[in-house]
Amino acid sequence: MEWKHTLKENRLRVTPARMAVLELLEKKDAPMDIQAILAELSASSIPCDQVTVYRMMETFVEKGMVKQVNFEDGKFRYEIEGEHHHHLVCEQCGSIQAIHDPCLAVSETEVKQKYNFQITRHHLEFFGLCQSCANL
Amino acid sequence: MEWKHTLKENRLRVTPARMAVLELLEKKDAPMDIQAILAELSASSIPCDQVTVYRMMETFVEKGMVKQVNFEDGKFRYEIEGEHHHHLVCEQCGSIQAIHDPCLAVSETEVKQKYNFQITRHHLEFFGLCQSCANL
DNA sequence: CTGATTGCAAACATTTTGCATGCTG
DNA sequence: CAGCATGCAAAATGTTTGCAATCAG
Repeated sequence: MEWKHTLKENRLRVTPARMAVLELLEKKDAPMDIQAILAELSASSIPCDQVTVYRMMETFVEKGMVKQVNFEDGKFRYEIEGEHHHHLVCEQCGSIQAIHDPCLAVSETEVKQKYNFQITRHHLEFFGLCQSCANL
Repeated sequence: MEWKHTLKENRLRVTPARMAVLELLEKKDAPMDIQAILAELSASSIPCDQVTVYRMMETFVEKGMVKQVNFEDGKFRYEIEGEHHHHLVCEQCGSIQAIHDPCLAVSETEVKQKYNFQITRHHLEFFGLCQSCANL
């Protein structure tokens, strides 16, 4: 009902596929790619075409409901737009964890003054080994 | 001759295309995508197939001579591997500028302790408006 | 001369577009 | 019932692979 409301607020129609995808993304705390979303939908017996998922993502990103993120493997992932955060990407197993702490102090003012560049946003990802892979 | 030496060090053969691409990437201070590299080669009348450029990039990245970078537009760019730095990406004109200052203090130790994640590297990109676009 | 490098064709993966059908409001 | 949303087919884009011809060492 949370999402039903959000969809209506954005003048979008409430469909089973849309509800399912939004709930899916919300449950997972890591960005999902199109294939992963499709697999989950299929597992839940919710019929939905690949193209529809692409179109949903486009719509949701436009409306600011979902954020498109981009790691190093040539495809996009999507996550619910929320509080700004960063990611820990395991180079071994590919698992992705969100970290919600600042953990960094980006001096946007300094960049602005030094390079005359007006920053609107930034991306920061950490690559390395997750706990399980480090212990192998 | 700098590059000739580097290629030999890495047991790679010195070919016109390889020399041209390395000099090209060195001259530009921003990462280039495959099409841009091809265009420059073509402009310099150096015959080279697209596939060859992809393969060169793969080889150079493996050898640590070149770094693959990934912004938000679904394709890879390549730059000479050097001192760690970050990028300013203009959302208006797409221009990319490298910034070589730290400008950020990432607490890798804190992340390691808090999330049990062993960081090997990170990516940081700033998106916004470059000087020219901000003045339009 | 030997094997690394290249070119061409074709395959692949991801994402986008066109159009007719169907469902939401 | 009007128009948004979906499915299917097909195209566009970026990247990879197979194989034979070529060039560097």
